[in-house]
Amino acid sequence: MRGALQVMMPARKTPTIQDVARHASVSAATVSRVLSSPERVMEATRERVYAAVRDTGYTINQAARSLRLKSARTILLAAPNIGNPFYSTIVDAVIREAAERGYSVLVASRIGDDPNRWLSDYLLSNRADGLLLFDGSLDTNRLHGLRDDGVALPLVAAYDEIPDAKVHSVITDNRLAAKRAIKHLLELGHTEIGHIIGPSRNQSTNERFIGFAEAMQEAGLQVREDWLFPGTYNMESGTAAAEHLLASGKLPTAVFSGNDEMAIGLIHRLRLEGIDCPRDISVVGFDDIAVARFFDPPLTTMRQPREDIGRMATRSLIDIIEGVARDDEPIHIVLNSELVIRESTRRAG
Amino acid sequence: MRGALQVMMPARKTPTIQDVARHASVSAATVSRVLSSPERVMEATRERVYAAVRDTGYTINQAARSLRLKSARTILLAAPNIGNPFYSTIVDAVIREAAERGYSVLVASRIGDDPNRWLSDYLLSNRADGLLLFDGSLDTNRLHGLRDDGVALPLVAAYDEIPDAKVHSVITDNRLAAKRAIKHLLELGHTEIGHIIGPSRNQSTNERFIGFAEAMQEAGLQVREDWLFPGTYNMESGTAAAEHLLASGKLPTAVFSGNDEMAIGLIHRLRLEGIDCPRDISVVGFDDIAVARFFDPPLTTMRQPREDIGRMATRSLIDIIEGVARDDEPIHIVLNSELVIRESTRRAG
DNA sequence: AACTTCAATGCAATCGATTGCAGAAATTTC
DNA sequence: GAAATTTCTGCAATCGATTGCATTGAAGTT
Repeated sequence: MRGALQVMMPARKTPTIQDVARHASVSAATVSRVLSSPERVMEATRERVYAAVRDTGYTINQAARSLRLKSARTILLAAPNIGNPFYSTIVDAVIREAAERGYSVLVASRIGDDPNRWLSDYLLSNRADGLLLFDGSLDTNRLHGLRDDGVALPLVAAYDEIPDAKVHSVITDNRLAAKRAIKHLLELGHTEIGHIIGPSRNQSTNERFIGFAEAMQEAGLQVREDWLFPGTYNMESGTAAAEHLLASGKLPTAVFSGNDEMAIGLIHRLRLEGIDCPRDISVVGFDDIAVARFFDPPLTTMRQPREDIGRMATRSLIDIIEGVARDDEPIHIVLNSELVIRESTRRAG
Repeated sequence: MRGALQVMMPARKTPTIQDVARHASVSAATVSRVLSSPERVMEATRERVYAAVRDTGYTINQAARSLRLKSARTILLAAPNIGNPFYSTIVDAVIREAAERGYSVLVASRIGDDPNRWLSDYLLSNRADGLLLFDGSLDTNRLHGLRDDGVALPLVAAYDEIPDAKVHSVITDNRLAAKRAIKHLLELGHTEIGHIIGPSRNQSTNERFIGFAEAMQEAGLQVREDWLFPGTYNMESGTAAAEHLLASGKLPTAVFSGNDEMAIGLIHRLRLEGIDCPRDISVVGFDDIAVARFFDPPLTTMRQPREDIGRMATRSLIDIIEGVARDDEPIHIVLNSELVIRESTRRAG
């Protein structure tokens, strides 16, 4: 009768399933059953257990549950930079979608200069059941390592395509979208077109660049080297691009920017030199972030369905984790981008 | 000799500490010791264990560890809307700081219309060791409930002050900052000043409003009812504010906006009517988000030290969790905001 | 040589929830 | 009314890591 000795606990601790069981005069097994499959327990018992749960203020110990079930009901989201508004919208969508399926979200931003460190930190340690990867710059071989270990970690690459057909992915048609953006400029009569490129280790960046180059080639136009600028997807690199363009001696009449932020930085910086967008130069952005519509001039841009990317990637990942989708039949979802014409582009000349 | 029977495992599973132990011909206890306090184990043994860890590809099972240690080395971050660039910068800082101390970050965005639901979902379930609250609109009584249960959940309220001196907090001087913003407008000769208010359930919003009202009163100025507009901290509500102001018959000569996003929406919408900022109206924002500097006109705004907020709040929380800081001596850190004068404000008249 | 001391390691209990198996109770069947 | 089902509940093992206590053996002491 150890119970009798414990009547006076000094400090109340978090109640366990045993406490609830004692309270309801049943076994822990029954409490567990009431909580997971109520129909398997007699009504009277069930009610007693519910009451005991309420009385004790019991909440399940997830660590114990995860250990037993070998599942944390948690997904890990890895993105290069959560601070970027583009990603943060996606993160928001992921969290909401995951919550609906009863999953929590661990978020990892890139840390230090060893981008693969956290993989071993988090993933293999049963903290997360799957990985949502929004960062195409990661070493994909390492990712494969994870899978070849005999441990097939559910993984969905989103937004930034991993150059590997065996990896599940939810992406947008970057190349096509870039071509559409250039086509829009061509239709406006522009022939002198520059391009601000994103960080080159991202596959999406490369795709946009290829789309740009292909569209130019198909139109029989020359791509001028010094109208190309490697940026980093933030506004500061937009201003750097402007300075680069200014230094090239002759400005293009239109610029296709790898994302909206660089477009904003570019327009801002050029205006300081009296060069107005769209009067003197047309600019097409990419993403359609929240400010795009409110900027002056409102940005013409390729809208990315960010909410959808987040939602679908999360849904796919959870489907894989739960075995609804088969892991050996790769999911490849390609979402469409949409050209949103506003006022940062206008007819040439 | 069960080992012999298991020579041919069909599917390799994640190795456990037992596997490593077998590999190194030591006990699991020794492996555990090598991993947590290497100096307590003889060098030769230690090396054998390290080798076995490498060979097996062992990674710790966090669920088991958490269960045993009653600590998840994880903090829960709750914010009203991660999608908002203001919060996302903070989140980024939190994640980095937490990572440095060896903690993971679970992120919860507000879900559905029961803002307190996830508290019970996450917090009491041993998923997280502490809560970082970036949302002043939460029912603080409920939070107290958590603490009165005998379970003192480490909690730090950040950015948005919880009106309770007993709760640890890291905030900025919202009221003072608002006064400083108004003072700036007064110095420029403005007397007809409007204010776009944030969501009223946030304490920071109220503080800014009080600062505004006090500054006006001290200057002997009237606060015109129809120059006050309740916004929601997004750009759309900035345009709504503009329409409200337009409908009031007479425009103020200056507006103090509760945050930068509403300021941007406001300026954008007014410009559509031919009302230019700063020519016809001055606008002061709040936060100094990334675009503020690149917007046209570059926004005069009260800069919030967002990185610092995130870092310090995280640091404080972990200190409390680890017992470095005492939970019964509330931490109250107040960070300064800084007036950044750009071009959205100019002399009246 | 016998005894103490101490470092290195192993044993076994523990954390809390889940679940296959089996016993007990209730219900149905003949 | 006894036997056969079916339903409900409990027992006890299990998941993997940690740690107090016990054991071993080597070094040091007299």
